[in-house]
Amino acid sequence: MGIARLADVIKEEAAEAVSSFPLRQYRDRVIALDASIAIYQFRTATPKLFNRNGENISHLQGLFYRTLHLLENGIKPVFVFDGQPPDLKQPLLARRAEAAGARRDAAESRRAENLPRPLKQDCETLLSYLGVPYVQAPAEAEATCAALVKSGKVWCTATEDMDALPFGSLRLIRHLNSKNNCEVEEFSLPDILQKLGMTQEQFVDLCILLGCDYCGKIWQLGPKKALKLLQQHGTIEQVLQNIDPQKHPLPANWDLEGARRLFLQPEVADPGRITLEWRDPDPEGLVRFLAHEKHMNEARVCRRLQRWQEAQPKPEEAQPKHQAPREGRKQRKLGEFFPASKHARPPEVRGVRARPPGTRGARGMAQGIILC
DNA sequence: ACTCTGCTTCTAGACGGT
DNA sequence: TGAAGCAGAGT
DNA sequence: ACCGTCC
Repeated sequence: MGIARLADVIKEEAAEAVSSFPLRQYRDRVIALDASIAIYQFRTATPKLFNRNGENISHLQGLFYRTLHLLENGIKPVFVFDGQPPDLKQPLLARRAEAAGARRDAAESRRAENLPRPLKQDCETLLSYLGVPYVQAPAEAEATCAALVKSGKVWCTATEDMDALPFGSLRLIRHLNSKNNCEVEEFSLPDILQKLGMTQEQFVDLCILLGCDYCGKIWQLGPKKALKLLQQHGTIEQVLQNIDPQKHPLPANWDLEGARRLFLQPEVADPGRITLEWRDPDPEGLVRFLAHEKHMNEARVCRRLQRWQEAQPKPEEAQPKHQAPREGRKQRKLGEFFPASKHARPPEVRGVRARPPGTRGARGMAQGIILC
């Protein structure tokens, strides 16, 4: 859900902190993406795509297309997967689950938090074949994205919800879709703080008052009042002493300190122990996995891969490999991607998991690397 | 006038041919 | 699910 | 740019 109306507040009160750039502006930049949100978007996009076995493969198709689009634009993506949601988020998740369950069959109600294991593994396998790194966050993905940005390993976080800002992501971009010539909207956290005249701690307080995932809202305190009162008094505690508690009752079980701690000292993957590595997509592996194993339309997969290959900046040196992007061979080249054996398993490479600090995951073989 | 709430409503991704 | 637009009530 | 289709 993110922070209610935060984007509106920023655009109104700190418009200078928001700019918009063409995608090409981000060439050669490392961008962290919240994998769960992206996958959730693909899964809910209409219509759902089913393969011949009745499995929903919207997420694979979406991830495949969008990632290639990013790569074609010279962007170096890194996907961050959600871990365990914080306890303070449980009430929200429960409400969500209940609402979804009441509305429809509970089967489809699972939100991206805690993606079903096979779904996530499919995505990891796909990313490995695409040569794109991914990171397992211990808790909220946005928090680890922010930590990566702060560490300098990543340029910005790309996400549709604004949580990354209170988590401390110095830059956040939205609307990073696959449309041609899409304009990306960039929020600069330092500029936001400067224009609002706030510290990061005060900004976090603002986000809590606006309404976050971790605790309820104060009745009758909306964006305008919250901002004004905070700028005036500095902290939520001070604000509370200057408003009528009768007219602005606190929600039950309001854990202000807990929410603050989740934003200011979140549990994140240690950027220092993360190695990000990109390599060329593996067309054969992709065809084998997407088309043969997951039964995505083979011609489409091949066509898209071919488009990617033709968009590659040609190395001036003669490429000894099969290539020759000449005209007239387009249709014929499809055959190159077909592996010899139809039922070949994907190579036993998978990003290593990254949980306990003791586990070193960095197997040299991993295609899609990671670890912490 | 301003601001917050609650209600309604619509919409979601990407490709390819036209 | 959310985001956007409108009605209405409280300040 | 629009719109039907993707599986």
